[in-house]
Amino acid sequence: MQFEINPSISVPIYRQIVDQVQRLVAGGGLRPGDELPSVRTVAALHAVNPMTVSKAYSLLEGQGLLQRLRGQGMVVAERAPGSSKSERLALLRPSLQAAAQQARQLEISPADALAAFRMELEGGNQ
Amino acid sequence: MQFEINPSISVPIYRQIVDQVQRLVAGGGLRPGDELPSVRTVAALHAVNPMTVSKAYSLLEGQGLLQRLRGQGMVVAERAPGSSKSERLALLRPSLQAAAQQARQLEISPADALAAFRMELEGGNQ
Amino acid sequence: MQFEINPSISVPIYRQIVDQVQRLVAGGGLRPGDELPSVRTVAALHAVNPMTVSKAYSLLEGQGLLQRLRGQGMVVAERAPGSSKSERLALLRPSLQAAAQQARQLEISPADALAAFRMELEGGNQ
Amino acid sequence: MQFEINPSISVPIYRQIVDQVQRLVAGGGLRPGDELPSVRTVAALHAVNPMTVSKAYSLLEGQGLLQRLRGQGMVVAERAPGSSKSERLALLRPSLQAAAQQARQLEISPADALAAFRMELEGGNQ
DNA sequence: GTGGTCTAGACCACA
DNA sequence: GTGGTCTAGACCACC
Repeated sequence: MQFEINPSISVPIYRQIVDQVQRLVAGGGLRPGDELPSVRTVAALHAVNPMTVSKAYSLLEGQGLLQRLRGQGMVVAERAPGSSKSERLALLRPSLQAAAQQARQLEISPADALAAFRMELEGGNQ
Repeated sequence: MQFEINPSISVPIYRQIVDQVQRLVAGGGLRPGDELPSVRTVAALHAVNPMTVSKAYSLLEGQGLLQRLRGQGMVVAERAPGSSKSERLALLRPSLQAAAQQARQLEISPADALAAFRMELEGGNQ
Repeated sequence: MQFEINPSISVPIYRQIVDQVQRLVAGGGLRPGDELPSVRTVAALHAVNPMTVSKAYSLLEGQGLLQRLRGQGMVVAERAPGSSKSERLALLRPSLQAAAQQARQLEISPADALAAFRMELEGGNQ
Repeated sequence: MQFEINPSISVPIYRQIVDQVQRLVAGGGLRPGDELPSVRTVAALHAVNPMTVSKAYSLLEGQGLLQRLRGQGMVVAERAPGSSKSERLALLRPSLQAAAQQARQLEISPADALAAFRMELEGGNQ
């Protein structure tokens, strides 16, 4: 398990972590019982403050997605959702709406926008 | 000319305005000499603080995209860019990359993601 | 509006704030639209770090009880619950259960425990 | 002798054990010479780490409430207190004060709060 | 080893 | 003026 953190974009780091865990749990990339990397590990790997990671984990615990195992770290909660295909598509929609709005304002044709999106989907770094 | 403003998302309102004007100018939806709606109009229509609109216009003026015509409001600057197709695609790319990353984490297949994007491109409110 | 914060007990300060707001909203002491004291005010009054107060407010915003009015502070959310009598009693029950368990273990008779509780209810500092 | 342990609440498990023994000794439920369940028994029964139980017992031994009898486990110390009625009420008071404060914030009348407390005192699991 | 809490102080963003 | 984010570093609690 590895997070993709980009400190240069405006989305707060803790939000990037929260969002990724939410999507990974919804998509099945993280399943109930799976352990998450420790706060200190993530902090060291990405050179961020442990508190920033801790804040993300606490928020996810508050949402019921993660559980704290006293003294041994965080795991994906047993009763964690794991969403249906339509629910997952609903989670993706806001991003697609924003991109579509931008394409229209930029006067980029649907065909060109779709072609560019296909490239990102196929060529993207996993 | 009408802005699409959504006060509930986290993107600051002034930024939503700035981004839209930039894209409309790049795409040709706004051409040199075109007038922009007055600060008061925008503020009243979207129930936002006039200072917020004014700040957005000032930023765009600072970038050289808008010009303040005394007593007449803001117009698109004469020397305003208007970008090539590849430049416009480059402006769209970050959004597509983000959406593609999210689709992968949600375990949504490229085909499904593309279909959903096509719907947004076609059905979206102009 | 004034919080009761006791830094000497083990309940974290931010939790004390969260709990109080939850109860005040449920009980009607805080109604939709009411403004909360600013982070800095609370921090100064109780000599705690602003971040501690901010953390509490953020959690409450995440729960939907508070709303952030950009640039002007936090208010009780319009769609905030405001609970029925039985819901409020349900919120009180855990404390009563804990107290009852302790009374039994201390071999304090129900009559004595009730008398002591009555004193606290009547004489308590508002 | 049986402990009531609730791993889901925030009170640390070892503290739940320590508190209960203290109250049982104060109340007379545990008398000098009484044996306590073995670390293994408690750990197995409540699915907690034996080290956690052991830590609680060690703390109580340090307080002089328990004594380690070689090969026989822990027993209540001979010189163990056993408190007067007013002392026991004093031990209960903090819980009652907290409950009373919560009732006020929840706008629950003293009569309703007392009635709910009476139910807990009578109906509670011994 | 794990996470939790708090501080002091800096800097940003918004109105 | 408002809240948000992050850091560095300390100390605690649990296993």
